[in-house]
Amino acid sequence: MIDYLCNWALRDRIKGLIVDALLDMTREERLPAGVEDASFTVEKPRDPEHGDLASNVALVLGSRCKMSPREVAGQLKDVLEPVVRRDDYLETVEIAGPGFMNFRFAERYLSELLLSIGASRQGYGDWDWGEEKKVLVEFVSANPTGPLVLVQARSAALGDILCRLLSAVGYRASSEYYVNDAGRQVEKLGVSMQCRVRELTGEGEGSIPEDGYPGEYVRDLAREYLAEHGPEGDARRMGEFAVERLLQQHQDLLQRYGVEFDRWYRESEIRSRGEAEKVLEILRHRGYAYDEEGAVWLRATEFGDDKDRVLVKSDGSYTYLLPDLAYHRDKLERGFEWLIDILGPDHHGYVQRMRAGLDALGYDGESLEVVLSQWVRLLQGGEEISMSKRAGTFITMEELLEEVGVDAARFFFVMRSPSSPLDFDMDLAREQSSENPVYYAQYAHARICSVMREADGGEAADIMSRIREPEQLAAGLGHPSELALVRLLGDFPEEVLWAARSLEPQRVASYILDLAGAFHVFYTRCRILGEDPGVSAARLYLVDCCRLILARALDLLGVAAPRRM
RNA sequence: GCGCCCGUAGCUCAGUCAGGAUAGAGCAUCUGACUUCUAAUCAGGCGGUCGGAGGUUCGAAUCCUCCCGGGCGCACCA
Repeated sequence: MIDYLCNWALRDRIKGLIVDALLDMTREERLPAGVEDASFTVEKPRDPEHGDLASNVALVLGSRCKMSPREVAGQLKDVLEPVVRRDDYLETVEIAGPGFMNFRFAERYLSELLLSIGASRQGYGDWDWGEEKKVLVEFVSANPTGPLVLVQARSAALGDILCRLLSAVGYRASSEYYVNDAGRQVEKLGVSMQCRVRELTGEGEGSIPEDGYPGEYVRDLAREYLAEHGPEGDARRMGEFAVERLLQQHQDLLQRYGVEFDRWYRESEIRSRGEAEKVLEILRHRGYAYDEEGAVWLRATEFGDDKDRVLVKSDGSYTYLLPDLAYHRDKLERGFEWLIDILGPDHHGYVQRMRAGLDALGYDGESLEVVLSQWVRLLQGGEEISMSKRAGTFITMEELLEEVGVDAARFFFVMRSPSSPLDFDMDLAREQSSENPVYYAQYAHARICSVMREADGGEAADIMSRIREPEQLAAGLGHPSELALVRLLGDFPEEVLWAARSLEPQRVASYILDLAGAFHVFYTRCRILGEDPGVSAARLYLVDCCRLILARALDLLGVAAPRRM
């Protein structure tokens, strides 16, 4: 339930009116019984000429009633028209095209909508849809063995924004970063560290192993290690040192990026508590783990995976899967009902086996939902910047942020569907013009703030309190660009809900651009200050609502809403 | 070979999950609009076999089948 007015609520209202009309008509035997159960839609038509909300009910019922859709629509209209006329929020119902029924909002509704936004303030667009269910979003979870790269920057933006969205629609959303501080990769990092330390102390060339970490940052870390601990210590200790340093860097960087994790969950915690062994025990007990060729296998094929998976290697060490499975079990044991993992594109083969593992443990694998974030290509001067680590030309997340800033990075990363590969245009992201979507949107906000500063009372003026009655707004507003803007404001709640439910933050980004566009059009067409006092007051109220929603929408993306630019 | 993602205007992409009316936006290009609240803006023109072929439907970019192109996976790596 929501306590504010929005276009979504009107959709329900219209749906109800149509069902009532259908029931009346079947009672009068004008339509065959049961038609009121038909699934029809009430949606915003693409073309605004077709009204504010349109229903396909007559097209759906046409063949069932053995009538042409337009005939059904005609009969429905006869019943609906008087109802619509009595309705405060609706103006007209019309039949159009092949049999669509087009509804138009009454001015009264648009005025009350604005008042409702003014009354709800930052809460406008929030829902209780998630029913306080606990959802855990795990993202980035990069190995602490090297700098964060672009695809992780994308995941970070995505995960953080999903948390914000899920909270907005009524979930209790938590964010976690799983730190692989205990696996084989960390050992390799230690060996690479040792090589670099020896190199620095002149103890030999110490060539980095084939599967080690040749990056320059390891040399830096080795230097730091020497400065703090001298040449003492084995590879293990050096590895731990490097991991802690890198982890600290990641934490700092993500914080600068506006991404807060509720918890950094270390694999070593899982291991030291014996969670992996517990999982093995449960799996054996349930008959889904078996020994073969010296290894312990998960019977993943029982649960739809392509092949069985190794949990414990023949040398006795664990695969990545086992502790990670223990971690996911731990999430469920902590009462999270919905687990969302954001993974890179190279991990999609992993989804099946994790779900299979959860099923094998007696949980519902379906409670795990994976968002695969696709690759990021960097473009500069129209050319792709090669991402070769070997050639040393790859750009880290940190470098990207230095280049384009947090706002542009976050916005660009969620402008596209996570499942689409992203071409990140660095030149565009740096551009301070309308071509840059981030600036276009932020400029709309700054422009409104500028008007408020000019307005009587200055920036602190309480515009909202000047208008109390819908009539005041109805009298002051009327220009098509004003009405279009109000309607768009009324779309905000459903955009938030859909973006959260379908885990598609790009909807919010695209809404922001639409809203900014509608505002700029209005701004060009209509003068706000210095008009008739009633008109000025109403327009100020309108742009204040617009400012409120722009700010809230940008906030959902973690992007700043500047007051001046 | 199997699995996942992508294919829509010259370029970058919305729209596909939830089928609807004449397929949208930005960029590029061309033409216009600042004595007035920020021109970091707005208006208009040009531009399409929605990768292809079948099928389902009153109606398909959207659903189903097959095919073609591009990317990525298919480890006792993570």
